[in-house]
Amino acid sequence: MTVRVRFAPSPTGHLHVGGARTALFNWLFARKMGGTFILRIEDTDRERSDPAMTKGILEAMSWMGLDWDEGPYYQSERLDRYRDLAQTLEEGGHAYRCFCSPEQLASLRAEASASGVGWKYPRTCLSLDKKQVRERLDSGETAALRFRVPDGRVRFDDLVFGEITKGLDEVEDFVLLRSDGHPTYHLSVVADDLDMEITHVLRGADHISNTPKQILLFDALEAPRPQFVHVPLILGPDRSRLSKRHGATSVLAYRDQGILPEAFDNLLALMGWSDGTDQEIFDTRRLIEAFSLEGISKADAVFDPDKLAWFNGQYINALSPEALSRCLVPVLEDTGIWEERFDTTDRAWFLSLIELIRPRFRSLQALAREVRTYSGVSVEYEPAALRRFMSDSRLEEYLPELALRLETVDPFDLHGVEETLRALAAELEVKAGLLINAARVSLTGKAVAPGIFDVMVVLGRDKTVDRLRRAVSAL
RNA sequence: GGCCCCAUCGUCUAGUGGUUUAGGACGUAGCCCUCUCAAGGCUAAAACACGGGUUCGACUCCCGUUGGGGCUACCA
Repeated sequence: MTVRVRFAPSPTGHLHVGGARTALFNWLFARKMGGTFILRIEDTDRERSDPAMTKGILEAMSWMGLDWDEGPYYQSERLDRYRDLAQTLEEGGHAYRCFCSPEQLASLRAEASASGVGWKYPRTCLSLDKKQVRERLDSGETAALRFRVPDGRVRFDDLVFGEITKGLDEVEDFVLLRSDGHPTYHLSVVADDLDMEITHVLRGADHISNTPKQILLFDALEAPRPQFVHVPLILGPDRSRLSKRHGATSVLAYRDQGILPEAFDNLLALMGWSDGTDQEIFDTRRLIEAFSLEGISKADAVFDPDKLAWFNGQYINALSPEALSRCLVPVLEDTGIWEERFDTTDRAWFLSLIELIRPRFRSLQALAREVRTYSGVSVEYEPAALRRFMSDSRLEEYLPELALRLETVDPFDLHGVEETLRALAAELEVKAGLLINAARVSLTGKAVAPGIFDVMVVLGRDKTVDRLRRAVSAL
């Protein structure tokens, strides 16, 4: 039997890290097993669904590299199918009409909870006979369709959580079809999982409590149950459900912060899953190889932005310069740095620049900003850097002298520039550090930068000399 | 409140009765490297929630307590 899994977000919000992790696990499992990954949009709630959200979800998944084999299917296009199934259930005696108004039920529920009593639908309409139902329907009254929950106990074996049981006396006769004829979640999910021949329902653990209801539906329909695989939830730093107040939770927000999809996927995969080894870095290929349902844990996990940043730094440094530059160029274009500030389009130069600065940065944005330092025509001096390394008045003579000597160094390479600077320092009887640090501020405007000789070589002779001379006027 | 589920360093986790003075990673601190800052290397502090059992022996099994999460809608 080939594996068929699905990711079924509802377009009522952005794809957040929890949903993304569920999508990733589904995708990994499908790819690992040579199965099929299906994308389904659960948009039966017309009021809250938004096509713009669907667009964002698809965009986020594509960014993460999660390609789907079928879909996206839209539940809003399958309404007739759900109604057919509802009818089947009703005819089979598994469902009945309910004329109680939502308002009425809500107030009853409120009363019950105020007095601290548990509440479930009291089956008011179950006692209605066929004739009464017919009459009220014919007179134009609207009714919801409720599932008639049988007695007993439901049990199922979750592939992560093991055996889970639930007494049916705790489950109320839930609504299948709203009074406007629209299906609810439980009906549409079961119908789709059935029709799409889903073999493994892999979803968030928040659905464990829903599973008994859905199993009841599968059973009533005399359909085979899929395997259930519930994955623990991702929590915010305060261990509560991830929400807006925890900062960025949307996948696209991480993309926009300069996170690489590989790093994002890597972190997500390690939340609630482990291959049992000490390995931390898994590129997508390795992830597929190593992934297994057995490695999924039961405990909820707190999302750690610091570790994401670390992973991102790892990938920024591990990517080939070409691959990294492909990621970086769009960022440079977005921020306008590419067009406005580049006075060279020399590819080899760009790659060597990236190579030089990348160990220092953990996001594409930060890397892009740093590119500006080397590509621009002018230098922006940081006051703190000036104060720290440029306060020595002798620099007024030393810097032009250094520039003069560098003008004639041949070849202008790592060895050449270093020799020149150190020789000058020796002649002047000053520490090389004085010239080195002053040169750093002169060339980059900053107190923090890569090794100064590397910087000189990357900048090239003309820019180096020019910036050294200009710096004197900034003293 | 009721029901369901979970519980190892601050965080992500390894660990499936003895191999454990509980391992790795992030973060934190220190050291090395060094022209600054990173990166890298080394080191340190840091956890089995608690109480009962079971057992020759429990982080590992069982029960309870506590804590946390989920569900409890004509949302999904």
